Order: sequence, then C-alpha cells, then structure tokens
Amino acid sequence: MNTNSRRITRGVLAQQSAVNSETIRYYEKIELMPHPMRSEGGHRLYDDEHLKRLIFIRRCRELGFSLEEIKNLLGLVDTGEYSCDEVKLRTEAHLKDIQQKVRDLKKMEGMLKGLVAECRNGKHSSCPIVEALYA
Amino acid sequence: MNTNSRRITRGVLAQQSAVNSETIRYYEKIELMPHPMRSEGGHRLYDDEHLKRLIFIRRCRELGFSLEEIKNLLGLVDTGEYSCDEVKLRTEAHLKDIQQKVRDLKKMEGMLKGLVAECRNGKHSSCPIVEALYA
DNA sequence: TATAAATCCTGTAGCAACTACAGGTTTAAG
DNA sequence: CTTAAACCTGTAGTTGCTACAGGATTTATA
Repeated sequence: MNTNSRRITRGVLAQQSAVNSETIRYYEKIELMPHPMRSEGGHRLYDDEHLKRLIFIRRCRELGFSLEEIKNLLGLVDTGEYSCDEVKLRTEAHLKDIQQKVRDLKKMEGMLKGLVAECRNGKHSSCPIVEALYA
Repeated sequence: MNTNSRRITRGVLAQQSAVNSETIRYYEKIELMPHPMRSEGGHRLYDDEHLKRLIFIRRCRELGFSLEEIKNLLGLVDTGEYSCDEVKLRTEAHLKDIQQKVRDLKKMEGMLKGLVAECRNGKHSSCPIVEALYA
C-alpha cells in the first residue's frame, strides 16, 4: 500500500481535517502531533497517519475532551497496547463531567427563566432582575 | 444612614462576597469594580456599595454571564436610568446562549453514551471507541 | 524563464477569567 | 515593640486556540 507516500502541506491537512492550520502548528508545539518531515525549504510535509491522528483529535474535541485528556488517550493508542477497559473508563469519567455541566447549565437556565418570568408579570415598577441580583 | 461609613479591607470583602481576593484586584484592573479609597499606608478600603456590586457580579457569573456582559449590565445600572426592557432583553439573549450550550452538551452526552454502550456489548475484540474515533 | 501570488516559516502577543507567585510594606495583636 | 498576618505591586502561568509581523519558499501564470 502506497497511500502513505502521499505528502500534503499544512494547508491541505487543515482542509482535510477541518482543523485550523495555525492550530495544527500549535498541536505540534504542545507535542500532541508529532513533528512531520520537512521539504528542502523547510515546509512541513504530512502523511495519512497525521491526518488520521488529527481527525481523532478533532472528534475528541467535539466530544468535549480536553487536550490533556486527548493526550492521554493518544498515549494509550500510541503504545498499541491500550486496553478497552481503560479507554472505556476514561470515556465514562468524561461523560460524568459532561452530565455535571448539563446539570449546572440547567440550573442556570431555570433561574434565568424565573427572572425573565417575573418581568413578564409587569407587577414591578423598576426592574426585578436588577433587584433580585443587586439587592 | 451611616452604613456607608463601614470600611472593610480586601480580605474581608472577599469573605463577605465569596469572591477570591485576587479576583477583586483583577476586577478593579479591568474596570469592573471602581478604585476604592486607600488607607494612609496604601491599603484598599471598601464600603457597602462595593460589597453590593461585587455580590451582583458573583451572582451574574453564577448565572453564566461573561464579564463583558456584566460590565454592560452594570453600565445600565450605573446610569440609574436602565430600562427593565433592556435588562430583560439581555437576560433573554443570555438564556438562549445557555440553552444552546445545553443542547450541545446533550449531543455530546448522547454520542459518548453510544460509544460506552458499544463497549458493554463486548462484541468487539479491540476497542470500539478508538475504532470509531480513530478510523 | 521571470515574476507575481499564494502559501509557508518563526516567534510572539492576544483572547477569557482568573490564579499564583516573589519580594517588599503596612497593619493588628500580643 | 516585636512579630505575624494581611496587604502592596507587577508579572507569569493556566487552556485552547487565533492573529499578527516580517520574511522565505513554492506554485501558477505570462
């Protein structure tokens, strides 16, 4: 298989991965992406492995994983000896974080709705929102 | 009324407002809190107005308002001529933001649950989470 | 082939919203 | 009067990027 022989520039990698090209440079700097090979003139040249890895990172980001969490996950994957249990545990832990965030936001939502609802009643002369918060 | 004559230090303000004392200094720097008077030796001295304002800021933060949004709200309140409609509009706009965040997180939650569920089935030899994301 | 345009290079600075020092001064308690 | 606690300033670190500036290289067009 010679799919690996395809070399792409940073701009193309950015397009194909849907990750900003400056972000790619940033991921390299923080050691999330490996240093790619360079052209004679010093331009970065990527291959399909880089693309796969970067898409993995993007998907994890979309699922709300932090870069640190992703680094850890990739650390497991990089060894090739990751256990499914380990990955599952981390995913579940992350799921709990997300669920907590949802609860927190729902609470905010409820309170904001309460404030807005008081306004609609129009019973108060001045602003009940300000009064509730600034009192 | 001489409640205003009570002068408190930054540490006490921090306790009574439940805002970190370093954060108070930060809020002053970004002009969210006004410069308080100083003691002869240069220590900050606050009064009840500062306390009220800081508690307002904290409550808004707890409701997810950004510092910029809070600055705007306080701008309205500071003039004293804020209209209830204006405050209500901003609160509703913010509520929409929160609701969008909840939707986004719920989507994440659904996907994470899906990934974890595949693991529980135990049908796959390697890790289905990694496979789903790294493929 | 020459030139122009597009892309790339590096390093640094900025964003939100804090937090945490270091190294020194003031205040309060004993 | 001493000492400990709290304060002072300014700066740097955090997360996850994004946006320059001022060049070098690569690619496309004439």
